Amino acid sequence: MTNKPIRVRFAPSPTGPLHIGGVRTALYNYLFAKKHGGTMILRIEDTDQGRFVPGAEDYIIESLEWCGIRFDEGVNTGGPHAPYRQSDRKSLYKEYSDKLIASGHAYYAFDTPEELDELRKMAEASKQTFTYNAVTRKNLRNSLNMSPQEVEQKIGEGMPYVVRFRIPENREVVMNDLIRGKVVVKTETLDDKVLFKSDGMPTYHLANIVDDHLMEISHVIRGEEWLPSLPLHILLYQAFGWQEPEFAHLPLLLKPDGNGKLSKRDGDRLGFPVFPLKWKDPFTGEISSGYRESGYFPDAFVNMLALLGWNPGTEQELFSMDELIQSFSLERVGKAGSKFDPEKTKWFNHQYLIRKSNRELAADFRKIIDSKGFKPDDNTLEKIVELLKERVNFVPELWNEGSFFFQQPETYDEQVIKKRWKAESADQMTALAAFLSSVEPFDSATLDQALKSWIESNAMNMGAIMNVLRLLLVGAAKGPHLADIMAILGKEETIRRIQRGVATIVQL
RNA sequence: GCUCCCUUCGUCUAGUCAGGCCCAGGACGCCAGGUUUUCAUCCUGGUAACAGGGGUUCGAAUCCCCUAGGGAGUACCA
Repeated sequence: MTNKPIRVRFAPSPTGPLHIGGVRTALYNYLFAKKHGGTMILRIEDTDQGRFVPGAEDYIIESLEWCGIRFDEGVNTGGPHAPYRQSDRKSLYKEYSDKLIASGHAYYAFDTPEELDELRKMAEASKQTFTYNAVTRKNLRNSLNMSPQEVEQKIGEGMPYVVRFRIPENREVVMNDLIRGKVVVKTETLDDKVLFKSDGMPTYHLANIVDDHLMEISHVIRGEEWLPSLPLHILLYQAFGWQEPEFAHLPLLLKPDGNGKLSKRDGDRLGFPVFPLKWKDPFTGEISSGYRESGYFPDAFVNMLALLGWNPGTEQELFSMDELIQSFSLERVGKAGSKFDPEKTKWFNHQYLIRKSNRELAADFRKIIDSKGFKPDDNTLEKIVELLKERVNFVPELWNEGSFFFQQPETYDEQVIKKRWKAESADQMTALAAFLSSVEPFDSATLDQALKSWIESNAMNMGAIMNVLRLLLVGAAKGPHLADIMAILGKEETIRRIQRGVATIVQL
Protein backbone atom coordinates (compact mmCIF):
# COMPACT_ATOMS: atom_id res chain seq x y z
CA MET A 1 0.00 0.00 0.00
CA THR A 2 2.72 2.44 0.91
CA ASN A 3 4.90 1.64 -2.06
CA LYS A 4 2.11 1.57 -4.60
CA PRO A 5 2.60 4.24 -7.24
CA ILE A 6 0.87 7.50 -6.43
CA ARG A 7 -2.12 8.06 -8.68
CA VAL A 8 -4.70 10.75 -7.98
CA ARG A 9 -7.65 12.02 -9.93
CA PHE A 10 -9.66 15.16 -10.20
CA ALA A 11 -13.18 14.11 -11.09
CA PRO A 12 -15.49 17.03 -11.74
CA SER A 13 -19.02 16.85 -12.97
CA PRO A 14 -19.62 18.96 -16.08
CA THR A 15 -22.72 20.65 -14.73
CA GLY A 16 -21.46 24.20 -15.03
CA PRO A 17 -18.35 26.29 -14.56
CA LEU A 18 -15.79 24.99 -12.09
CA HIS A 19 -15.75 27.22 -9.06
CA ILE A 20 -12.64 28.13 -7.12
CA GLY A 21 -13.25 25.47 -4.50
CA GLY A 22 -13.07 22.91 -7.27
CA VAL A 23 -9.95 24.51 -8.65
CA ARG A 24 -8.34 24.24 -5.25
CA THR A 25 -9.24 20.56 -5.01
CA ALA A 26 -7.65 20.02 -8.42
CA LEU A 27 -4.62 22.00 -7.32
CA TYR A 28 -4.06 19.99 -4.14
CA ASN A 29 -4.39 16.77 -6.10
CA TYR A 30 -1.87 18.07 -8.58
CA LEU A 31 0.59 19.25 -5.94
CA PHE A 32 0.33 15.95 -4.11
CA ALA A 33 0.87 13.93 -7.28
CA LYS A 34 3.85 15.97 -8.46
CA LYS A 35 5.40 16.07 -5.04
CA HIS A 36 5.50 12.28 -4.98
CA GLY A 37 6.33 11.74 -8.62
CA GLY A 38 2.84 10.42 -9.19
CA THR A 39 0.23 10.58 -11.88
CA MET A 40 -2.55 13.16 -12.17
CA ILE A 41 -5.73 12.06 -13.87
CA LEU A 42 -8.73 13.97 -15.14
CA ARG A 43 -11.93 12.01 -15.12
CA ILE A 44 -15.26 13.47 -16.12
CA GLU A 45 -18.16 12.30 -13.99
CA ASP A 46 -21.16 12.83 -16.18
CA THR A 47 -23.43 10.05 -15.03
CA ASP A 48 -26.32 12.44 -14.60
CA GLN A 49 -27.62 13.02 -18.08
CA GLY A 50 -30.17 15.48 -16.81
CA ARG A 51 -27.58 17.91 -15.58
CA PHE A 52 -25.37 18.00 -18.62
CA VAL A 53 -24.34 21.54 -19.51
CA PRO A 54 -22.82 22.17 -22.93
CA GLY A 55 -19.38 23.69 -22.73
CA ALA A 56 -18.81 22.85 -19.10
CA GLU A 57 -16.25 20.17 -19.78
CA ASP A 58 -14.24 22.42 -22.06
CA TYR A 59 -14.51 25.17 -19.51
CA ILE A 60 -13.07 22.91 -16.82
CA ILE A 61 -10.18 21.83 -19.00
CA GLU A 62 -9.40 25.37 -20.07
CA SER A 63 -9.55 26.63 -16.50
CA LEU A 64 -7.11 24.07 -15.23
CA GLU A 65 -4.86 24.69 -18.18
CA TRP A 66 -4.86 28.41 -17.35
CA CYS A 67 -3.87 27.59 -13.79
CA GLY A 68 -0.97 25.49 -14.94
CA ILE A 69 -2.44 22.25 -13.66
CA ARG A 70 -1.43 19.53 -16.10
CA PHE A 71 -2.84 16.07 -16.45
CA ASP A 72 -0.87 12.95 -17.20
CA GLU A 73 -3.95 10.95 -18.08
CA GLY A 74 -7.52 11.81 -18.76
CA VAL A 75 -10.10 13.18 -21.11
CA ASN A 76 -8.25 14.89 -24.01
CA THR A 77 -4.93 13.46 -22.81
CA GLY A 78 -5.79 9.79 -23.10
CA GLY A 79 -3.95 7.08 -21.21
CA PRO A 80 -3.90 3.40 -20.34
CA HIS A 81 -7.31 3.47 -18.68
CA ALA A 82 -9.22 5.31 -21.38
CA PRO A 83 -11.94 6.29 -21.78
CA TYR A 84 -11.93 8.81 -18.93
CA ARG A 85 -15.43 10.11 -19.38
CA GLN A 86 -17.94 8.05 -17.42
CA SER A 87 -20.64 8.32 -20.04
CA ASP A 88 -18.16 6.63 -22.40
CA ARG A 89 -17.65 3.89 -19.82
CA LYS A 90 -21.35 3.26 -19.42
CA SER A 91 -21.30 -0.37 -20.57
CA LEU A 92 -18.82 -1.27 -17.90
CA TYR A 93 -20.74 -0.50 -14.74
CA LYS A 94 -23.61 -2.94 -15.07
CA GLU A 95 -21.25 -5.87 -14.72
CA TYR A 96 -20.16 -4.57 -11.31
CA SER A 97 -23.67 -3.87 -10.23
CA ASP A 98 -24.59 -7.45 -11.18
CA LYS A 99 -21.66 -8.76 -9.17
CA LEU A 100 -22.93 -7.05 -6.09
CA ILE A 101 -26.38 -8.49 -6.58
CA ALA A 102 -24.96 -11.95 -7.10
CA SER A 103 -22.96 -11.71 -3.89
CA GLY A 104 -25.95 -10.43 -1.94
CA HIS A 105 -24.50 -6.97 -1.36
CA ALA A 106 -27.11 -5.26 -3.49
CA TYR A 107 -30.67 -5.77 -4.61
CA TYR A 108 -33.25 -4.64 -7.13
CA ALA A 109 -35.79 -2.06 -6.08
CA PHE A 110 -38.93 -1.25 -8.04
CA ASP A 111 -40.27 1.62 -5.97
CA THR A 112 -41.08 4.57 -8.16
CA PRO A 113 -39.65 8.02 -7.47
CA GLU A 114 -43.21 9.16 -6.76
CA GLU A 115 -43.74 6.49 -4.13
CA LEU A 116 -40.50 7.42 -2.43
CA ASP A 117 -41.33 11.11 -2.54
CA GLU A 118 -44.60 10.32 -0.88
CA LEU A 119 -42.85 8.41 1.87
CA ARG A 120 -40.43 11.26 2.42
CA LYS A 121 -43.24 13.75 2.65
CA MET A 122 -45.09 11.66 5.14
CA ALA A 123 -42.00 11.23 7.25
CA GLU A 124 -41.33 14.92 7.11
CA ALA A 125 -44.86 15.69 8.25
CA SER A 126 -44.14 13.85 11.46
CA LYS A 127 -40.69 15.45 11.74
CA GLN A 128 -38.90 12.30 10.72
CA THR A 129 -36.62 11.49 7.85
CA PHE A 130 -37.44 8.61 5.60
CA THR A 131 -34.50 6.34 4.99
CA TYR A 132 -34.35 3.29 2.81
CA ASN A 133 -32.67 1.02 5.31
CA ALA A 134 -32.69 -2.33 7.06
CA VAL A 135 -36.10 -1.76 8.62
CA THR A 136 -37.99 0.07 5.88
CA ARG A 137 -36.75 -2.10 3.04
CA LYS A 138 -38.76 -4.98 4.46
CA ASN A 139 -41.95 -3.21 3.47
CA LEU A 140 -40.92 -1.81 0.12
CA ARG A 141 -41.00 -3.10 -3.41
CA ASN A 142 -37.65 -4.73 -3.78
CA SER A 143 -36.13 -8.08 -4.61
CA LEU A 144 -35.47 -8.82 -0.95
CA ASN A 145 -39.21 -9.27 -0.52
CA MET A 146 -39.87 -11.19 -3.73
CA SER A 147 -39.26 -14.56 -5.15
CA PRO A 148 -36.54 -14.80 -7.81
CA GLN A 149 -39.24 -15.62 -10.33
CA GLU A 150 -41.19 -12.51 -9.51
CA VAL A 151 -38.08 -10.38 -9.87
CA GLU A 152 -37.21 -11.98 -13.16
CA GLN A 153 -40.73 -11.43 -14.44
CA LYS A 154 -40.80 -7.74 -13.54
CA ILE A 155 -37.45 -7.12 -15.15
CA GLY A 156 -38.52 -9.17 -18.15
CA GLU A 157 -41.61 -7.03 -18.51
CA GLY A 158 -39.41 -4.00 -18.64
CA MET A 159 -40.44 -2.58 -15.30
CA PRO A 160 -38.02 0.18 -14.32
CA TYR A 161 -35.76 -0.67 -11.45
CA VAL A 162 -32.76 0.61 -9.57
CA VAL A 163 -30.07 -1.33 -7.78
CA ARG A 164 -29.56 -0.45 -4.15
CA PHE A 165 -26.67 -1.28 -1.89
CA ARG A 166 -27.65 -3.41 1.03
CA ILE A 167 -26.09 -1.76 4.03
CA PRO A 168 -24.93 -4.48 6.41
CA GLU A 169 -26.58 -4.45 9.81
CA ASN A 170 -25.00 -3.91 13.16
CA ARG A 171 -21.55 -2.99 12.13
CA GLU A 172 -19.16 -0.16 12.71
CA VAL A 173 -17.36 1.22 9.72
CA VAL A 174 -13.92 2.43 10.71
CA MET A 175 -12.39 4.91 8.34
CA ASN A 176 -9.15 6.78 8.23
CA ASP A 177 -8.99 10.24 6.76
CA LEU A 178 -5.55 11.68 6.10
CA ILE A 179 -6.66 15.08 7.32
CA ARG A 180 -9.13 14.23 10.06
CA GLY A 181 -7.86 10.95 11.39
CA LYS A 182 -10.06 8.10 12.47
CA VAL A 183 -13.81 8.33 11.89
CA VAL A 184 -16.26 5.67 13.01
CA VAL A 185 -19.86 5.31 11.90
CA LYS A 186 -22.51 2.74 12.77
CA THR A 187 -24.15 1.15 9.75
CA GLU A 188 -27.58 1.69 11.31
CA THR A 189 -27.32 5.35 10.45
CA LEU A 190 -26.65 4.67 6.78
CA ASP A 191 -29.20 4.13 4.04
CA ASP A 192 -29.39 1.80 1.07
CA LYS A 193 -28.10 4.16 -1.57
CA VAL A 194 -28.96 3.69 -5.20
CA LEU A 195 -25.97 2.36 -7.13
CA PHE A 196 -27.51 1.91 -10.51
CA LYS A 197 -30.25 4.11 -11.85
CA SER A 198 -33.30 3.14 -13.88
CA ASP A 199 -31.88 4.99 -16.88
CA GLY A 200 -29.05 2.48 -17.12
CA MET A 201 -26.40 4.76 -15.65
CA PRO A 202 -24.55 4.17 -12.41
CA THR A 203 -24.76 6.75 -9.66
CA TYR A 204 -21.69 8.60 -8.52
CA HIS A 205 -21.21 6.14 -5.69
CA LEU A 206 -20.82 3.08 -7.87
CA ALA A 207 -19.02 4.74 -10.76
CA ASN A 208 -16.46 6.43 -8.56
CA ILE A 209 -15.55 3.25 -6.71
CA VAL A 210 -15.36 1.15 -9.86
CA ASP A 211 -13.31 3.73 -11.73
CA ASP A 212 -10.99 4.53 -8.86
CA HIS A 213 -10.29 0.84 -8.53
CA LEU A 214 -9.86 0.22 -12.24
CA MET A 215 -7.70 3.29 -12.63
CA GLU A 216 -5.60 2.22 -9.67
CA ILE A 217 -6.13 5.44 -7.77
CA SER A 218 -3.97 5.48 -4.65
CA HIS A 219 -5.32 8.61 -2.97
CA VAL A 220 -8.75 10.14 -3.18
CA ILE A 221 -8.45 13.84 -2.38
CA ARG A 222 -11.81 15.56 -2.55
CA GLY A 223 -14.04 18.10 -0.82
CA GLU A 224 -15.42 17.67 2.66
CA GLU A 225 -18.95 17.42 1.30
CA TRP A 226 -18.06 13.82 0.47
CA LEU A 227 -17.18 12.82 4.00
CA PRO A 228 -20.71 11.67 4.85
CA SER A 229 -20.64 9.18 2.00
CA LEU A 230 -17.24 7.78 2.87
CA PRO A 231 -18.73 4.89 4.92
CA LEU A 232 -20.76 3.80 1.91
CA HIS A 233 -17.67 3.92 -0.27
CA ILE A 234 -15.62 1.92 2.21
CA LEU A 235 -18.41 -0.65 2.39
CA LEU A 236 -18.43 -0.85 -1.39
CA TYR A 237 -14.72 -1.56 -1.54
CA GLN A 238 -15.22 -4.27 1.03
CA ALA A 239 -18.16 -5.76 -0.84
CA PHE A 240 -16.06 -5.99 -3.98
CA GLY A 241 -13.14 -7.32 -2.00
CA TRP A 242 -10.93 -4.51 -3.25
CA GLN A 243 -8.16 -2.67 -1.52
CA GLU A 244 -9.40 0.82 -0.80
CA PRO A 245 -7.34 3.92 -1.56
CA GLU A 246 -6.31 6.46 1.04
CA PHE A 247 -8.77 9.28 1.58
CA ALA A 248 -8.31 12.95 2.32
CA HIS A 249 -11.29 15.26 2.67
CA LEU A 250 -10.46 18.91 2.13
CA PRO A 251 -12.12 21.63 4.20
CA LEU A 252 -14.59 23.86 2.42
CA LEU A 253 -14.14 27.35 1.07
CA LEU A 254 -16.53 29.63 2.91
CA LYS A 255 -18.14 32.92 1.98
CA PRO A 256 -16.19 36.03 3.07
CA ASP A 257 -18.95 37.29 5.31
CA GLY A 258 -21.26 35.22 7.44
CA ASN A 259 -21.21 31.47 7.23
CA GLY A 260 -21.65 28.75 4.69
CA LYS A 261 -20.14 27.48 1.52
CA LEU A 262 -18.84 30.01 -0.96
CA SER A 263 -21.32 30.22 -3.79
CA LYS A 264 -21.74 32.01 -7.08
CA ARG A 265 -24.19 34.39 -5.46
CA ASP A 266 -21.57 35.60 -2.98
CA GLY A 267 -19.36 36.71 -5.82
CA ASP A 268 -22.16 38.68 -7.42
CA ARG A 269 -23.16 40.16 -4.10
CA LEU A 270 -19.67 41.15 -2.95
CA GLY A 271 -18.18 41.92 -6.34
CA PHE A 272 -15.44 39.36 -6.90
CA PRO A 273 -15.21 36.39 -9.25
CA VAL A 274 -15.84 32.90 -7.95
CA PHE A 275 -14.82 31.29 -11.22
CA PRO A 276 -11.39 31.07 -12.80
CA LEU A 277 -12.67 32.06 -16.24
CA LYS A 278 -15.57 34.06 -17.49
CA TRP A 279 -18.60 31.87 -18.08
CA LYS A 280 -21.72 32.39 -20.08
CA ASP A 281 -24.59 30.16 -19.11
CA PRO A 282 -25.76 28.44 -22.30
CA PHE A 283 -29.36 28.31 -21.09
CA THR A 284 -29.93 31.68 -19.49
CA GLY A 285 -27.18 33.67 -21.19
CA GLU A 286 -26.13 34.92 -17.79
CA ILE A 287 -22.50 35.97 -17.53
CA SER A 288 -20.27 35.24 -14.56
CA SER A 289 -16.95 37.02 -14.25
CA GLY A 290 -13.67 35.15 -14.08
CA TYR A 291 -10.28 35.75 -12.51
CA ARG A 292 -8.54 35.63 -15.85
CA GLU A 293 -10.71 38.32 -17.39
CA SER A 294 -10.52 40.43 -14.24
CA GLY A 295 -6.79 40.80 -14.71
CA TYR A 296 -5.47 38.24 -12.27
CA PHE A 297 -2.31 36.40 -13.12
CA PRO A 298 -2.70 32.63 -13.04
CA ASP A 299 0.32 32.17 -10.81
CA ALA A 300 -0.98 34.73 -8.31
CA PHE A 301 -4.39 33.10 -8.36
CA VAL A 302 -2.89 29.66 -7.78
CA ASN A 303 -0.64 30.98 -5.03
CA MET A 304 -3.60 32.52 -3.24
CA LEU A 305 -5.68 29.37 -3.58
CA ALA A 306 -2.88 27.13 -2.34
CA LEU A 307 -2.64 29.09 0.89
CA LEU A 308 -6.36 28.90 1.52
CA GLY A 309 -6.47 25.82 3.69
CA TRP A 310 -2.84 24.83 3.48
CA ASN A 311 0.25 26.50 4.86
CA PRO A 312 3.92 25.60 4.70
CA GLY A 313 4.62 26.18 8.40
CA THR A 314 7.12 28.87 7.47
CA GLU A 315 6.54 32.55 6.87
CA GLN A 316 6.92 32.28 3.14
CA GLU A 317 3.84 33.51 1.29
CA LEU A 318 4.92 33.73 -2.31
CA PHE A 319 5.30 30.42 -4.07
CA SER A 320 5.85 29.42 -7.65
CA MET A 321 4.14 26.24 -8.74
CA ASP A 322 7.43 24.36 -8.36
CA GLU A 323 7.88 25.69 -4.86
CA LEU A 324 4.33 24.68 -3.99
CA ILE A 325 5.05 21.19 -5.24
CA GLN A 326 8.20 21.09 -3.14
CA SER A 327 6.52 22.28 0.05
CA PHE A 328 3.09 20.73 -0.19
CA SER A 329 1.91 18.05 2.18
CA LEU A 330 -1.51 16.82 3.17
CA GLU A 331 -0.44 16.92 6.82
CA ARG A 332 -0.35 20.67 6.66
CA VAL A 333 -3.84 21.05 5.30
CA GLY A 334 -6.13 22.49 7.99
CA LYS A 335 -9.36 20.92 9.16
CA ALA A 336 -11.57 23.96 9.36
CA GLY A 337 -13.16 25.75 6.42
CA SER A 338 -11.55 28.95 5.18
CA LYS A 339 -13.36 32.15 4.46
CA PHE A 340 -12.39 33.52 1.13
CA ASP A 341 -10.71 36.94 1.29
CA PRO A 342 -10.99 38.99 -1.93
CA GLU A 343 -8.72 41.71 -0.53
CA LYS A 344 -5.81 39.40 0.06
CA THR A 345 -6.30 38.01 -3.39
CA LYS A 346 -5.65 41.48 -4.78
CA TRP A 347 -2.55 41.77 -2.65
CA PHE A 348 -1.22 38.54 -4.12
CA ASN A 349 -1.78 39.89 -7.60
CA HIS A 350 0.07 43.08 -6.70
CA GLN A 351 3.02 41.07 -5.45
CA TYR A 352 3.18 39.15 -8.69
CA LEU A 353 2.68 42.24 -10.78
CA ILE A 354 5.59 44.16 -9.27
CA ARG A 355 7.81 41.15 -9.76
CA LYS A 356 7.04 40.79 -13.44
CA SER A 357 9.58 42.24 -15.85
CA ASN A 358 8.77 45.56 -17.46
CA ARG A 359 8.95 43.87 -20.81
CA GLU A 360 6.32 41.31 -19.85
CA LEU A 361 4.00 43.88 -18.33
CA ALA A 362 4.44 46.22 -21.25
CA ALA A 363 3.38 43.45 -23.60
CA ASP A 364 0.20 42.93 -21.57
CA PHE A 365 -0.41 46.64 -21.24
CA ARG A 366 0.03 47.15 -24.95
CA LYS A 367 -3.21 45.30 -25.60
CA ILE A 368 -5.04 47.99 -23.68
CA ILE A 369 -3.01 50.79 -25.21
CA ASP A 370 -3.73 49.44 -28.67
CA SER A 371 -7.44 49.45 -28.03
CA LYS A 372 -7.18 53.13 -27.09
CA GLY A 373 -5.42 53.81 -30.35
CA PHE A 374 -1.92 54.65 -29.10
CA LYS A 375 1.28 53.24 -30.52
CA PRO A 376 4.20 53.98 -28.19
CA ASP A 377 7.49 52.24 -28.91
CA ASP A 378 8.50 49.31 -26.71
CA ASN A 379 11.19 51.23 -24.93
CA THR A 380 8.85 54.05 -23.90
CA LEU A 381 6.11 51.69 -22.85
CA GLU A 382 8.52 49.73 -20.66
CA LYS A 383 9.64 52.94 -18.99
CA ILE A 384 6.05 53.92 -18.33
CA VAL A 385 5.27 50.52 -16.88
CA GLU A 386 8.32 50.76 -14.66
CA LEU A 387 7.04 54.04 -13.22
CA LEU A 388 3.51 52.75 -12.74
CA LYS A 389 3.78 49.13 -11.63
CA GLU A 390 4.19 49.76 -7.91
CA ARG A 391 0.94 51.68 -7.88
CA VAL A 392 -1.47 49.08 -9.22
CA ASN A 393 -2.83 45.64 -8.54
CA PHE A 394 -3.83 44.82 -12.10
CA VAL A 395 -2.54 45.50 -15.57
CA PRO A 396 -5.73 47.32 -16.66
CA GLU A 397 -5.27 49.75 -13.78
CA LEU A 398 -2.07 50.89 -15.44
CA TRP A 399 -4.26 52.88 -17.78
CA ASN A 400 -6.17 54.56 -14.96
CA GLU A 401 -2.90 55.53 -13.31
CA GLY A 402 -1.05 56.60 -16.40
CA SER A 403 -3.38 57.63 -19.21
CA PHE A 404 -1.73 61.08 -19.12
CA PHE A 405 1.39 59.59 -20.64
CA PHE A 406 -0.59 59.10 -23.82
CA GLN A 407 -3.07 61.91 -23.89
CA GLN A 408 -3.14 65.42 -22.49
CA PRO A 409 -5.44 66.05 -19.52
CA GLU A 410 -9.05 66.48 -20.50
CA THR A 411 -9.89 68.26 -17.29
CA TYR A 412 -7.96 69.77 -14.42
CA ASP A 413 -8.89 68.63 -10.93
CA GLU A 414 -10.91 71.41 -9.31
CA GLN A 415 -9.78 70.66 -5.81
CA VAL A 416 -6.17 70.95 -6.87
CA ILE A 417 -6.78 74.21 -8.74
CA LYS A 418 -8.46 75.64 -5.69
CA LYS A 419 -5.61 74.65 -3.47
CA ARG A 420 -2.59 75.31 -5.69
CA TRP A 421 -3.45 77.82 -8.39
CA LYS A 422 -2.43 81.29 -7.29
CA ALA A 423 -2.55 84.72 -8.91
CA GLU A 424 1.08 84.42 -9.97
CA SER A 425 0.83 80.84 -11.23
CA ALA A 426 0.09 81.69 -14.83
CA ASP A 427 3.17 83.93 -15.15
CA GLN A 428 5.35 81.43 -13.36
CA MET A 429 4.29 78.60 -15.62
CA THR A 430 4.77 80.63 -18.75
CA ALA A 431 8.25 81.52 -17.59
CA LEU A 432 8.92 77.90 -16.75
CA ALA A 433 7.85 76.79 -20.21
CA ALA A 434 10.29 79.24 -21.71
CA PHE A 435 13.05 77.97 -19.46
CA LEU A 436 12.29 74.35 -20.26
CA SER A 437 12.80 74.99 -23.95
CA SER A 438 16.47 75.57 -23.18
CA VAL A 439 16.98 72.43 -21.12
CA GLU A 440 19.15 69.89 -22.87
CA PRO A 441 19.23 66.94 -22.76
CA PHE A 442 15.62 66.56 -21.81
CA ASP A 443 16.10 63.56 -19.52
CA SER A 444 14.97 62.93 -15.99
CA ALA A 445 18.23 63.63 -14.17
CA THR A 446 18.92 66.81 -16.10
CA LEU A 447 15.37 68.05 -15.66
CA ASP A 448 15.47 67.32 -11.96
CA GLN A 449 18.56 69.46 -11.53
CA ALA A 450 17.41 72.19 -13.90
CA LEU A 451 14.03 72.52 -12.21
CA LYS A 452 15.57 72.79 -8.77
CA SER A 453 18.08 75.44 -9.68
CA TRP A 454 15.54 77.42 -11.70
CA ILE A 455 13.14 77.50 -8.76
CA GLU A 456 15.92 78.47 -6.37
CA SER A 457 17.42 81.14 -8.54
CA ASN A 458 14.01 82.73 -8.97
CA ALA A 459 13.39 82.51 -5.22
CA MET A 460 10.21 80.55 -5.75
CA ASN A 461 8.59 77.93 -3.61
CA MET A 462 9.33 74.36 -4.62
CA GLY A 463 5.98 72.96 -3.55
CA ALA A 464 4.00 75.68 -5.26
CA ILE A 465 5.75 75.32 -8.60
CA MET A 466 5.91 71.56 -8.70
CA ASN A 467 2.30 71.02 -7.76
CA VAL A 468 1.02 73.47 -10.31
CA LEU A 469 3.27 71.96 -12.94
CA ARG A 470 1.91 68.54 -12.10
CA LEU A 471 -1.61 69.84 -12.44
CA LEU A 472 -0.87 71.10 -15.94
CA LEU A 473 0.89 67.97 -17.11
CA VAL A 474 -1.25 65.32 -15.44
CA GLY A 475 -4.51 67.07 -14.68
CA ALA A 476 -4.53 65.81 -11.12
CA ALA A 477 -2.48 65.45 -7.97
CA LYS A 478 -1.21 62.03 -8.76
CA GLY A 479 1.44 60.18 -10.67
CA PRO A 480 5.13 59.38 -10.55
CA HIS A 481 8.08 61.73 -10.22
CA LEU A 482 7.54 64.79 -12.42
CA ALA A 483 10.95 64.81 -14.08
CA ASP A 484 10.32 61.21 -15.14
CA ILE A 485 6.99 62.16 -16.63
CA MET A 486 8.44 65.14 -18.50
CA ALA A 487 11.27 63.07 -19.91
CA ILE A 488 8.78 60.59 -21.33
CA LEU A 489 6.44 63.26 -22.67
CA GLY A 490 9.33 65.03 -24.33
CA LYS A 491 10.15 68.69 -24.49
CA GLU A 492 7.63 69.66 -27.09
CA GLU A 493 4.65 67.97 -25.46
CA THR A 494 5.64 69.18 -22.00
CA ILE A 495 5.74 72.79 -23.11
CA ARG A 496 2.55 72.41 -25.10
CA ARG A 497 0.70 71.04 -22.06
CA ILE A 498 1.93 73.87 -19.88
CA GLN A 499 0.73 76.47 -22.34
CA ARG A 500 -2.59 74.79 -22.91
CA GLY A 501 -3.13 74.27 -19.20
CA VAL A 502 -2.45 77.87 -18.37
CA ALA A 503 -4.79 79.04 -21.09
CA THR A 504 -7.55 76.73 -19.94
CA ILE A 505 -7.34 77.43 -16.24
CA VAL A 506 -7.07 81.19 -16.65
CA GLN A 507 -10.41 81.13 -18.40
CA LEU A 508 -12.19 79.28 -15.61
C1' G B 1 -34.62 16.07 13.40
C1' C B 2 -30.67 12.48 12.52
C1' U B 3 -25.33 11.35 11.09
C1' C B 4 -20.55 13.16 10.55
C1' C B 5 -16.97 17.17 10.64
C1' C B 6 -15.08 21.75 12.65
C1' U B 7 -13.86 26.04 16.49
C1' U B 8 -6.53 30.82 17.83
C1' C B 9 -6.78 38.46 15.98
C1' G B 10 -12.29 41.22 11.34
C1' U B 11 -9.82 37.52 7.56
C1' C B 12 -5.81 33.68 6.13
C1' U B 13 -2.95 31.29 9.63
C1' A B 14 1.78 29.58 13.11
C1' G B 15 1.81 27.15 17.65
C1' U B 16 -1.90 21.59 19.30
C1' C B 17 0.29 15.09 17.56
C1' A B 18 5.78 14.94 21.40
C1' G B 19 2.10 20.44 27.89
C1' G B 20 6.56 25.02 29.97
C1' C B 21 10.64 28.69 24.80
C1' C B 22 3.25 31.86 23.88
C1' C B 23 0.66 37.68 29.17
C1' A B 24 0.32 33.70 21.70
C1' G B 25 4.15 34.84 16.11
C1' G B 26 3.46 36.22 10.73
C1' A B 27 0.38 38.04 6.62
C1' C B 28 -4.06 40.80 4.60
C1' G B 29 -7.16 44.77 6.17
C1' C B 30 -7.67 48.96 9.26
C1' C B 31 -5.48 53.22 12.20
C1' A B 32 -1.26 56.52 13.30
C1' G B 33 3.55 58.51 12.28
C1' G B 34 7.74 58.98 8.82
C1' U B 35 9.78 59.52 3.65
C1' U B 36 7.96 62.20 -0.90
C1' U B 37 7.02 68.53 -4.97
C1' U B 38 1.35 65.13 -5.57
C1' C B 39 -0.95 60.41 -5.26
C1' A B 40 0.52 55.56 -4.68
C1' U B 41 4.50 52.65 -3.08
C1' C B 42 7.80 52.09 0.87
C1' C B 43 9.42 52.25 6.23
C1' U B 44 8.08 52.36 11.49
C1' G B 45 4.50 51.70 15.11
C1' G B 46 -0.42 50.36 16.69
C1' U B 47 -5.20 47.69 16.72
C1' A B 48 -6.90 42.75 17.58
C1' A B 49 -7.65 36.07 19.10
C1' C B 50 -6.69 30.72 22.30
C1' A B 51 -15.79 29.87 21.88
C1' G B 52 -17.54 28.89 27.26
C1' G B 53 -17.28 25.76 31.58
C1' G B 54 -15.23 21.91 34.30
C1' G B 55 -11.16 18.67 35.15
C1' U B 56 -5.76 16.42 34.88
C1' U B 57 -1.00 18.84 36.05
C1' C B 58 3.89 22.37 39.67
C1' G B 59 2.35 24.32 34.79
C1' A B 60 -2.68 23.89 29.28
C1' A B 61 -3.95 27.44 23.28
C1' U B 62 -1.81 22.49 23.66
C1' C B 63 -4.40 16.36 27.27
C1' C B 64 -9.70 14.62 29.02
C1' C B 65 -15.07 15.64 29.67
C1' C B 66 -19.34 18.67 29.01
C1' U B 67 -21.88 22.84 26.83
C1' A B 68 -22.43 26.34 23.02
C1' G B 69 -21.76 27.85 18.09
C1' G B 70 -20.79 26.87 12.98
C1' G B 71 -20.60 23.67 8.67
C1' A B 72 -21.61 19.46 5.55
C1' G B 73 -24.65 15.40 4.36
C1' U B 74 -29.41 13.41 4.60
C1' A B 75 -31.89 12.54 -4.16
C1' C B 76 -32.84 7.21 -9.36
C1' C B 77 -27.20 15.11 -8.12
C1' A B 78 -22.36 14.96 -8.14
